[in-house]
Amino acid sequence: MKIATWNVNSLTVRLQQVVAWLNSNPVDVLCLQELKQTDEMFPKEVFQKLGYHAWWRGQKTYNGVAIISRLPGDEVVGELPHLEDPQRRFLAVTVQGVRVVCLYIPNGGELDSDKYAYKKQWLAALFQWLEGEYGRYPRLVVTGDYNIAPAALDVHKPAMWEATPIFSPEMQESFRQMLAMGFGDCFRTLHPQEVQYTWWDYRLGGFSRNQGLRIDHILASPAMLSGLASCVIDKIPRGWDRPSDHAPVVATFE
DNA sequence: ATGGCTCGTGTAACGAGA
Repeated sequence: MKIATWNVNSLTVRLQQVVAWLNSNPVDVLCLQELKQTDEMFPKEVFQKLGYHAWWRGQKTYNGVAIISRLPGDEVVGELPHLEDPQRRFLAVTVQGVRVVCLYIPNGGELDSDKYAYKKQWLAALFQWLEGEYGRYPRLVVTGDYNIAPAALDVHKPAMWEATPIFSPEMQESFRQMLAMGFGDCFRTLHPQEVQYTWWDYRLGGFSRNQGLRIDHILASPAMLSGLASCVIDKIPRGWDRPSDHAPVVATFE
């Protein structure tokens, strides 16, 4: 099973790129973040024609997540329990016994902001929910835009980013907490030393200078990790015209 | 030293992103 995640920064703008990418990368499951469109706008017919089922949680202007899958799915959950959250950032679906989770973890603004407090509150609710899922679903894959760089290797300028909610020591610890739960970071597991990013700033020629961050992740439970055959960050769409600032990440499980 | 781009909204700038 091939599972991918991609923050598209507006599905309205990026739809043709998503279709083009799927045509050359026919993954089984694709998790999308930052749809930036209402539920009525979601192009379900486009994905149906490509042979995909789809589930989505949208809202006006910001956020929004979707999961599309070749095989049917069930046990759909569209919000985190115990968190009153008007922002659409969470979606989970079970496909062929694999529990797939699509996350758009809050950015966090500045360290002293309400947005950072919200990010921490959101993560606490996520961890609480994941503890339950972990026991319930041996085959569990948690994908998405984490807005957390796990280690210095994943950050172009670690000292600068340490002063932000993307790479603060506290957020590095949060990521380690997820690994301590038993999850493996698919990319880092297969490529312990490689410097590869999933996001590059639109400004400053971030992509051409390869100044970026690795903040989009696929985490897998031990039962899934034992079958992990590859994990690739696909930089090609980042070089297209009007690209998303994020690259897709693809994990293949045997 | 600052902001440098790309979104949506709505039709001008502005907030948000990371």
